[in-house]
Amino acid sequence: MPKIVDHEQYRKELLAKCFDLFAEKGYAAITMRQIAEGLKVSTGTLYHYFPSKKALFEQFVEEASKQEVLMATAELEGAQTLQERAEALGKYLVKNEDYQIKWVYILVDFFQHKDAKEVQENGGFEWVTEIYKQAAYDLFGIQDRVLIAFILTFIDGLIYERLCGNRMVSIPEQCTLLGKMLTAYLVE
Amino acid sequence: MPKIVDHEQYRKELLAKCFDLFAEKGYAAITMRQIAEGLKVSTGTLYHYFPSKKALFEQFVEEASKQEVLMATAELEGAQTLQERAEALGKYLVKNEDYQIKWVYILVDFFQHKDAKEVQENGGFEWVTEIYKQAAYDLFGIQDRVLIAFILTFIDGLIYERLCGNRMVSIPEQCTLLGKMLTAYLVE
Amino acid sequence: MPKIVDHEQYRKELLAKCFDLFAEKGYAAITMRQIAEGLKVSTGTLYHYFPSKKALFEQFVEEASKQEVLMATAELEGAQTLQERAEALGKYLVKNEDYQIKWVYILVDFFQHKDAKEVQENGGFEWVTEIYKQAAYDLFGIQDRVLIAFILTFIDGLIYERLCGNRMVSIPEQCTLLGKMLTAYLVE
Amino acid sequence: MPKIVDHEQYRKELLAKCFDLFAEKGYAAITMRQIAEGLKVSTGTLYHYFPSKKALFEQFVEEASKQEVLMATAELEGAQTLQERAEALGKYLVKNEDYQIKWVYILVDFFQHKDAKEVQENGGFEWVTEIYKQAAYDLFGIQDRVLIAFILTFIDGLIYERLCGNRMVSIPEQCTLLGKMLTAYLVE
DNA sequence: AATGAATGAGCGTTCATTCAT
DNA sequence: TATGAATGAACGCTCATTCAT
Repeated sequence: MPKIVDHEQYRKELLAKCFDLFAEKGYAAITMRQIAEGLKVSTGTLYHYFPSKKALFEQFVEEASKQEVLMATAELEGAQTLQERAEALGKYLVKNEDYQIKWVYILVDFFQHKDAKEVQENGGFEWVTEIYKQAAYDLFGIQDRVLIAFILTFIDGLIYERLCGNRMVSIPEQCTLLGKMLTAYLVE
Repeated sequence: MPKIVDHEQYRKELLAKCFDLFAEKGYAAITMRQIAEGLKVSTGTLYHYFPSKKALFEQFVEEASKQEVLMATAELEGAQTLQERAEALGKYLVKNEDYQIKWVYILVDFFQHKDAKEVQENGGFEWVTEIYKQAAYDLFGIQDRVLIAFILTFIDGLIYERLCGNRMVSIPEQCTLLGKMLTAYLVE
Repeated sequence: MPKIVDHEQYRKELLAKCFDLFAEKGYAAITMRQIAEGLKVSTGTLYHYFPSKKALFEQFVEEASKQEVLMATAELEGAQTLQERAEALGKYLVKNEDYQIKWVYILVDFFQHKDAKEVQENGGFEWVTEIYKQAAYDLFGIQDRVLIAFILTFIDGLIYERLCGNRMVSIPEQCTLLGKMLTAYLVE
Repeated sequence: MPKIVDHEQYRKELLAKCFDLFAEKGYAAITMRQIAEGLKVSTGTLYHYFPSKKALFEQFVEEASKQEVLMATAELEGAQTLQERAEALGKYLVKNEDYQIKWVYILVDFFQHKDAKEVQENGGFEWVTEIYKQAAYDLFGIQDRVLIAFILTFIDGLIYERLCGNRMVSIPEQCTLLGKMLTAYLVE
């Protein structure tokens, strides 16, 4: 009998530990040695679980997407009025700002390394968007798909601005404004 | 008898030709040889004008930022009502979608390769944001800095969504909605 | 309660299955994993029976040499005249051409990986030659050691030509000629 | 202007120096680093002249084949009777024994790394055989193609026997016997 | 000024071997 | 006994950079 290891579970543990590594250096710039070191395994072990750097990255993005959605949906609950909810969103984003920024780094990297066709073919990650939409619906009680897309787009924009080091955009301030605009638009 | 060349001007010509190269492969993944080929010069020549790959990239981002702002401000003119203006913005973004996406790739790459400190120190690119804000002011006639930040943030979010292959977000549709929300919010 | 296995016999079974593996890829190019797969055991088991890749190869060559001689001597019987015997040899070589070529691959590999000294020291495989000579004596009824060496040398040359893809050399034709030359030489 | 180098000529110089390297370790066992060291260049330079290890080896075999034929044809001249010629051949082979053995190592390696189809397709090296045949014709004054093939086959067998460390086969002795057998066969 | 040959550290990956089970 | 997970040195190859011309 060989060393007893749950191959599949250990693979996922390794993937989970990759987040900061890919976020901070980017796919192309990080080396398999650095990843192995960060994961505290040898390069050989890395290749025992993943056939290539590319495959490791793709499996990682898939796994991280799932986690990201679970995290977000779990945290956004309990606020009452639209305004309260928008501000709760702001607090959530502020609290997780670093994580969100890293996630943007990872996704941008991911999409840059896919050619457009590949993205359209496998559709790949539209289900992520879909789940986000559902979360936005639950949070804001809004059905209008265009309006939900508006909110999500704005959130992404917020994170992107912070990523760019734009300290003039304040997340809570902007979320408060979002709340007001939604209210104004809906009561009209 | 050296070839007579305006060193400074040629340097800028070379930088201008780098856009697609950096956008499509990313800083880490593209090689100096590929850049040299794309620019139709030898690697030796590249190093004659730029001391290193890093320096080339940084000079490129600086130059491209300036161009980006010039382009954007030049194109957004003439619409009358707030609604018309928001929709003009939508048309502009749709027309330049590929360019905008590439620009996001480049900037994300750029910020990823800076450590946070470096970003804050040289402030670096806050003047870009500033110019965008001025452009937004000119376009929408809005003075409120938080509101302007809201609009810019939303625009960045739009481009980011497209970059992620999210075809469910329609730029014109979202811009129309932006116009309505601004109107509703301001008349209130 | 260990599985009951005749260690020594299983070792030989494993060696016997190595023939094609070493012949087709060569010692340096084949990996222990590939060998293990070909033998339908784990690498661990392989190392349980053989201390190293080198040792495995050397034990394999020794075992295969013995088999090779047994095969050859068993098959060459019954022809009467010198001419008939030479032609019987031709038929045998044609029938086993692939095997013979593989055997050349293996032996060349083996001798290449020994430095000259090692070959002379352990004498290593001269007994193989010796057995071949005895077989040639039995087959052709020739005592002259130089003449027997001539015949064996020629046979090796035949196989080597085929290995090199030289389709212009026909084994039966050449064996017929060998018969004629031997006859002419001996009757003289 | 770059460093002035005749790319093509230097490439051939490098190939010429590869002989012992490939002969002594074999294609699969020798590393590009070892080759670079043996050639006194860096690995980078090696890859500047050859796109891959495989390509280097194939170019090397092609170049070495040409040299081999030139060498052999140049040296075999001047003997008078058939017997004298056979013995001249013996002397030549003895003198070049090491080289011939190395050449066998290289060719066997080469053919092992080609699949059978590839060998038949490009025919590849039949022209080598052809030139050898011409040389044998010139040396022995023999037209019969089967007989020439016999002689060449025997020569290859001789070299192969020596490669295998078979010291009981004496090249001059065997060549003398070859002369006698040819004479006996032809006068008959 | 401009070229591209040369370098060698470092990349993604493989492999003989070890060892916990 | 038998397994296959784990290791890390070493592989083929690439790359930013230097420098003779």
